[in-house]
Amino acid sequence: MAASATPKDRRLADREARIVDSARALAEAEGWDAVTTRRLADSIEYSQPVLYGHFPDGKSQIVTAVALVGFRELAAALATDTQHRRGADRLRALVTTYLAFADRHPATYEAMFRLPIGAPFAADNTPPELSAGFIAIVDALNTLDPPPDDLGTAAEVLWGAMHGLATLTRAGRFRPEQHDRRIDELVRTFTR
Amino acid sequence: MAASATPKDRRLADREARIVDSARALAEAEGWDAVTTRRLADSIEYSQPVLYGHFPDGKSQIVTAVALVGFRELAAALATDTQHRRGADRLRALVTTYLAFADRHPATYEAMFRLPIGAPFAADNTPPELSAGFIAIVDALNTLDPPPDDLGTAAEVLWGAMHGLATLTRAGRFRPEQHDRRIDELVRTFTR
DNA sequence: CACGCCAATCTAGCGTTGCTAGATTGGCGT
DNA sequence: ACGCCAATCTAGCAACGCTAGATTGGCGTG
Repeated sequence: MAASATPKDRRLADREARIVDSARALAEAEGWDAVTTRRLADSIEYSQPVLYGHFPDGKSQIVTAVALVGFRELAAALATDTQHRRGADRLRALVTTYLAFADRHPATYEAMFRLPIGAPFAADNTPPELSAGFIAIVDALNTLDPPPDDLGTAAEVLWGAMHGLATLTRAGRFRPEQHDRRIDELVRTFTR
Repeated sequence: MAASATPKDRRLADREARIVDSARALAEAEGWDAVTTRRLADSIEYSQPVLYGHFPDGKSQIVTAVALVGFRELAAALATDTQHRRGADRLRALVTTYLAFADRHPATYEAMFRLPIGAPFAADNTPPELSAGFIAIVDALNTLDPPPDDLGTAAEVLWGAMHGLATLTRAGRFRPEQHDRRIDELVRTFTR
């Protein structure tokens, strides 16, 4: 009675993915306020209650699903863009990729930090989607010479700094023309 | 026809302040979702349309008003807590006060960065409430030996780092017991 | 002192939201 | 060919932000 029913299960999984994809696309195109259960139901060509069959907790759970996809993508991007470098170079690549992700997928990034998941990055029970990104940061810091004394704490602070730059940039609180200079400054404070 | 009508104007100003205070108190007690125009109207003992007499743009404008009060308070706290120190000491006081403010007034802090005001911290047309806080950061960095080369950019990055720590802490993404260690790490990266 | 006007305020309601109970459909096993 | 059960839809609830139009109350004027 273990693995079974591939035909129907596949259809369900497909539809669930379409819900998440539609939510993300709609949010990126018009913002999260435009993502209503009615429009979402329309875009997958089902009625509203179908959404609740997949996500009993409703809209917030759909946002969380988008966030998890985002964490997966971000972790993958950080890993591939940093793996062949070391030291300050690697750190700069990390920061650049992180800020570029937040800039290119603002609604997804917003979902990732709308406080859906309550787990610390560096805890044992953290979902792998989150800890993978954290590990990319730790790994980058670990190629510095010398590496930080307290690697985990340094990684938390670096994540915080990147997150702060990302959100304040998005909120229009920074001078846009200084964007690269801020990356320089951040890399320098962590290497020097 | 200039300054006039103190009796009625005072009553209006008082009521406006009560609206803002109620909104802030309600948000701190139960979160911004609990701040509805109906509850707000109840708590000032008027009907909903009165709110729109004071704030034609409705709820978003009330949130903005709370945010401005918050920026004023934060700037004042940063100034008084740092003014008698220099160097790393001053930087630590700055960071500690900043994070304490965000921790003690989470809803107010949230309002301050819900993207209501579109102006950069370091622009000429920035409201004084915002630039005062930025100046406190610049002043603190300026007592370092040596001060950063690009003071404005360094201040932006430091604000970003503090903001990131504040929001990720609030979102439960950090290990709580490492809070002081993160402050140490942040101060060290900017002084060393 | 009575009147009438105007500003301040309230009542009532519109459209939209997230969410759900109960009716309805459709396909599969007997 | 029938009946059942799961999947899906229709229709509606309560709460939201916001506003048009009715209602009140206090002040200046005759």
